[in-house]
Amino acid sequence: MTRPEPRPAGARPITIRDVAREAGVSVASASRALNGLDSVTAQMRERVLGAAQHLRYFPHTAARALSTRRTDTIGLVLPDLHGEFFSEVIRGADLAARARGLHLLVSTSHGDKYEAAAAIRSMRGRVDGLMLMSPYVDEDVLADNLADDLPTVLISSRIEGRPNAAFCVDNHAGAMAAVKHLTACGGAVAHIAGPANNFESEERRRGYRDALGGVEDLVMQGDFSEESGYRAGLRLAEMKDRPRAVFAANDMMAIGCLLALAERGVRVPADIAVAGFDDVPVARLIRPSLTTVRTAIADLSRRAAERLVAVIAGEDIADQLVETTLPRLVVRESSAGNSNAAGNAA
Amino acid sequence: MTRPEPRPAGARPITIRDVAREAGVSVASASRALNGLDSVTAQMRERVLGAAQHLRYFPHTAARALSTRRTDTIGLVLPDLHGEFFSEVIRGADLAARARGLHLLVSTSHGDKYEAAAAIRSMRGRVDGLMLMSPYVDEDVLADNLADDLPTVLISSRIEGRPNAAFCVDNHAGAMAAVKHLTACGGAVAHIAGPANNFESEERRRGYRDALGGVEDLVMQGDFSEESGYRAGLRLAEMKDRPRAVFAANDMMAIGCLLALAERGVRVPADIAVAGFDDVPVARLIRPSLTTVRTAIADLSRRAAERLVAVIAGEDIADQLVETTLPRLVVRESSAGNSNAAGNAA
DNA sequence: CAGGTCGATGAAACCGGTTACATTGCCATT
DNA sequence: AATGGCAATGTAACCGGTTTCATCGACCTG
Repeated sequence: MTRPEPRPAGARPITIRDVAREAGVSVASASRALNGLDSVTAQMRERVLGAAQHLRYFPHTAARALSTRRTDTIGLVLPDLHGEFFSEVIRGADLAARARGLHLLVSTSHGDKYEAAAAIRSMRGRVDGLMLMSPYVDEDVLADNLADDLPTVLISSRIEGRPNAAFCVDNHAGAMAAVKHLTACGGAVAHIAGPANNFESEERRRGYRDALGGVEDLVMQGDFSEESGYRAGLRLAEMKDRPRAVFAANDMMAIGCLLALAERGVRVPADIAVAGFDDVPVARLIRPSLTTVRTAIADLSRRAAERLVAVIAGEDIADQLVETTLPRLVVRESSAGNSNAAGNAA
Repeated sequence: MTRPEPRPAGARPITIRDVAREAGVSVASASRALNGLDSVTAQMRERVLGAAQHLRYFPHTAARALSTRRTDTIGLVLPDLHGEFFSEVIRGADLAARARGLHLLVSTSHGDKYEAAAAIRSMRGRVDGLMLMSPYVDEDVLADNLADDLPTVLISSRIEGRPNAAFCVDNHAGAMAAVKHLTACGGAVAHIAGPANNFESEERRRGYRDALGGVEDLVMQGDFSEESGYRAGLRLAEMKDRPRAVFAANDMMAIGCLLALAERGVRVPADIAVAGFDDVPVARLIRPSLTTVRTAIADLSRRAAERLVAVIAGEDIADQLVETTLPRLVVRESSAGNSNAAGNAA
């Protein structure tokens, strides 16, 4: 068989009707042959497949989606794409999707809940189901834009009044475990907080406060970026009455903080102990390696995707709507000496 | 206006005909009003939008895509999703897509060119154009599966005999610059190679060889994973006649190598200098910080996405088909002392 | 007031697949 | 030989939008 000629760009696209005509059969038969239904003869299948290959035919997914009401795609809406955290989220979702032959549509809301709403709106007809990570505390906009007939699973988010499945991390318990570990140094513990109006930020801060018996030693405002952690680190380095430890609401801020401290000659953990949250892959690579709270990010999104597939398939998951994971404290060099056992957060 | 009732799951989805009926107008008018065409009266628009909101109507993207032949989505097919490198690729593409109000569909071929072909095939009708990163040296399978009418831009790939735009990094020049820098140490330079049958691996290895005047001091086989770099590092640590430097074909292998060397008490750069390729974000965070070749990954994929948009728009780009970037050597602690100037790769 | 112009609206075709239902032809059964 | 059953195939409706074209009515003009 000779290789088919590439058609010139701009030519009318090849449709299944072209294939049917070329093979001398009806479009129905062509469709059946192409989809491998067993009610076609081997001869018919061969003719259709031959014609399809000869014409370089590729089915039009939108047309198929319209008539079958399936897209074989699941959507993932994230607040941002920057950094390892979201990379891990995507990887986990991809793993689960791929294992079931599904595609992954990634979309971001770039920290804006209205953009998140727009992203969600445009998912109808594009995906069979949606994974949504939306840490915005004020969730009304989202609830108003979630199509009722689009299966949805939430990750580290809460939208009240909707019966959606959700996968969460116990941010409060994780933060408490980290801060309690840091208090073993015997001094004040500062906190680099995440962005305001962010559900996870707030929970971690609450854990910090509760671990200190309800009082906050020192809170510096951050926004989950390495840069904001760096600024906090500079401030710490310059303080004369410096806290004995600092708990950052995520790893990237902790890392920024480490860089600032190193730059100013403040020793970690000798002068100040540092801990983060998430256990992104860099945490164990940086020096000193970072004590943090492991949330098994990729695993969380993988499980969320699997649950989503179940919801799409119509399985009844009423008895397992919300699944909360207890994260685990991982003690590394940045706080070594305080405790040599990496215990559970519980 | 009262908040609309959520419909029970499983109910028939709301279509534009429902909206038209509710508003008492034709579907044509409903469509025009919803899409903001200017040939409808303000009163008409108000009635239609009101009905849409009341019914919680969301347009079905596949249906729209079918009739308009546009999806407002661009596809990105990557060989893998693991690690910061691909995270950066995705981020750059997302940046450009979002700036134009486009969606991003991410798909992976998981290192298998047949899976890559399958991914490409299924893109027809799902996206308006495709960004393809396919480092597989044997590219026939891909060429056979690229729909002729789907605009495509290649990233760090080459598919001969197709008039596709392509964005590449001059891997050969970058590798040569790194290795020449390492030879300043005055000893043998080993190489941790990337996976076989990979275009970028081969080019970097060729650069390594040419920098040494055509002879390879020592080549260890890797596969771009941190783990394979770690194994190479262990081997190096145990050699009695150890090379003076090692050039890894990417950063993750270099980092694995650094970890193994540190574990075995081999000092970097005092005992052996190390360099990588890519300049992933971790490279500057790890200690010793990693000398590497900066490819501005996110920038590359951003520009590729912008070029793709131009191709989709039908712009003539015949005069700028292939764009090759000259990467820049970034000297950091892992090879400090050999040279204190970070020069261009040229 | 007749005739023409123009802007708003509606009816129906179309995008490219899938599939319910009708039809055909072949074979076994009586 | 007539009948029934069944498997293979074809016809046409349908999915949910957009868009062409026709229609309608208001307004302007001479």
